[in-house]
Amino acid sequence: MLASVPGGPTFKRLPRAVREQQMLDAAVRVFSRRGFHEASMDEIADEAGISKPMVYAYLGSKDDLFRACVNREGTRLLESIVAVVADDLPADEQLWRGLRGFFGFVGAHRDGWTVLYRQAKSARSGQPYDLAALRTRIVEVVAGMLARAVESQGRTARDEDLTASAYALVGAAESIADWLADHPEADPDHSAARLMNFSWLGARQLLRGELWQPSSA
Amino acid sequence: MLASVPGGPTFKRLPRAVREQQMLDAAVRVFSRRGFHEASMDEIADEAGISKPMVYAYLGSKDDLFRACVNREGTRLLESIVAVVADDLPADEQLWRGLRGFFGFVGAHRDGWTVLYRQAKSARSGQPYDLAALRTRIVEVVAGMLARAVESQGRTARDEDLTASAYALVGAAESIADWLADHPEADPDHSAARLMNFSWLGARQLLRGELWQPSSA
DNA sequence: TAAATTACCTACTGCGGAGTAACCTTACGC
DNA sequence: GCGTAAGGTTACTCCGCAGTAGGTAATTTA
Repeated sequence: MLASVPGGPTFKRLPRAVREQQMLDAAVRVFSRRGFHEASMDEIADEAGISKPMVYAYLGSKDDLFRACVNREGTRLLESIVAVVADDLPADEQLWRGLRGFFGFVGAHRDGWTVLYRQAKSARSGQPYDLAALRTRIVEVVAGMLARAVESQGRTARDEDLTASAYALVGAAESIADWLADHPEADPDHSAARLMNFSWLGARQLLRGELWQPSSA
Repeated sequence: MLASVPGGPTFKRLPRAVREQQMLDAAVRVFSRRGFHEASMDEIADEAGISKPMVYAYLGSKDDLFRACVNREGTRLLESIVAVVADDLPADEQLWRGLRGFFGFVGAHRDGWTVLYRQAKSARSGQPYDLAALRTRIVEVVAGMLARAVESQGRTARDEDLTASAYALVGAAESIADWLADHPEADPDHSAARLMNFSWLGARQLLRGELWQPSSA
């Protein structure tokens, strides 16, 4: 019946694999603009152009669905970074590439980024691929990068200090990415360059052993 | 009846102003550990040692209550920063004091911070004192700080670049604060110093007009 | 000390939305 | 060309939880 409506888009029966991706696409969009709890399964089903029971049949409960979204987008994000960071490059080049990869992903998948970042704490913790874990992994990657940079300068740094710097860097990147997500006209590479300037110059100073000292303490 | 139970804490009738603060304290704790939607009014009332209708009588709907929490904690946070940043200080000192104030707040009001930061996007936007606005205000304060710093060096910078740097800085601070919120043993001042090192050295380089250049582009 | 006010409770209602039962229909293997 | 699995739907149930109706007991005020 539906398929016979002349003007409208002909909704054909599609294989599961295709529908699943459409549902995930729809879910990411809806979660992105509503947040986990405000999003209703009806709206997601509607956005996907399918009825609700199909979503349950293919992707399971709402939690499952959300996790599937996070999983897919998180994997893509990590992939965008890891794919471009080659281990044998100098630290600044690694950082630069990592940032470009990161902002590139955000620019190209704003909804996915929004789900990962803004709806981060909605899902129960402890689940496979929860967001804290993803974030921690990224922080670790960055911390490792910094560690190698320090080492290549023949210096040493305490682990906590490296971790803290990594947190700062990741946080700064997230913050700019968040801004980027709301500014479609902005150029991701430009954002990457700005952050690179801000962070790398500071990091380089630290690598040289410089420290800022409070003048009043 | 309740008041006559011998062993337990005697729940007396308390004036509205006192109860309201207790309710807000309880709400902040519950919102902090559950998030907006997972938190139930029953649990909040319970945590406050009072019955649900009292919460409605004093603080209004769940949205109202959440907003009241954000309002109180947000005001406190902004106050912690603004109170210590004197306009006539040199930029690095201002930044240092601002960071100390900020991390001091986070260390002392972890629950409040968690509500402000992690549950940021739960409430509907457009409300008075929504969190985006608070954040924007802080970013503006920081951007202004940077602008004065640049000016004092006899240099100029484009507005967007300053704003971007401010975003990066605020994001970095938030990220570290987030870590701090989960590590009660950590010293807030220590975190402030670490971030100061990381960011100020970089900012100083930028102020001098240095730039990082990609070697491969 | 009676009246009015304030503090506080138990016990409900109503609804939005997650999840399901039961039932069609198109495709394709044989 | 027919049986059956896969794709799809409508129309429910059921429950958690926001919000309330309608009351009682302690305090203050006159």
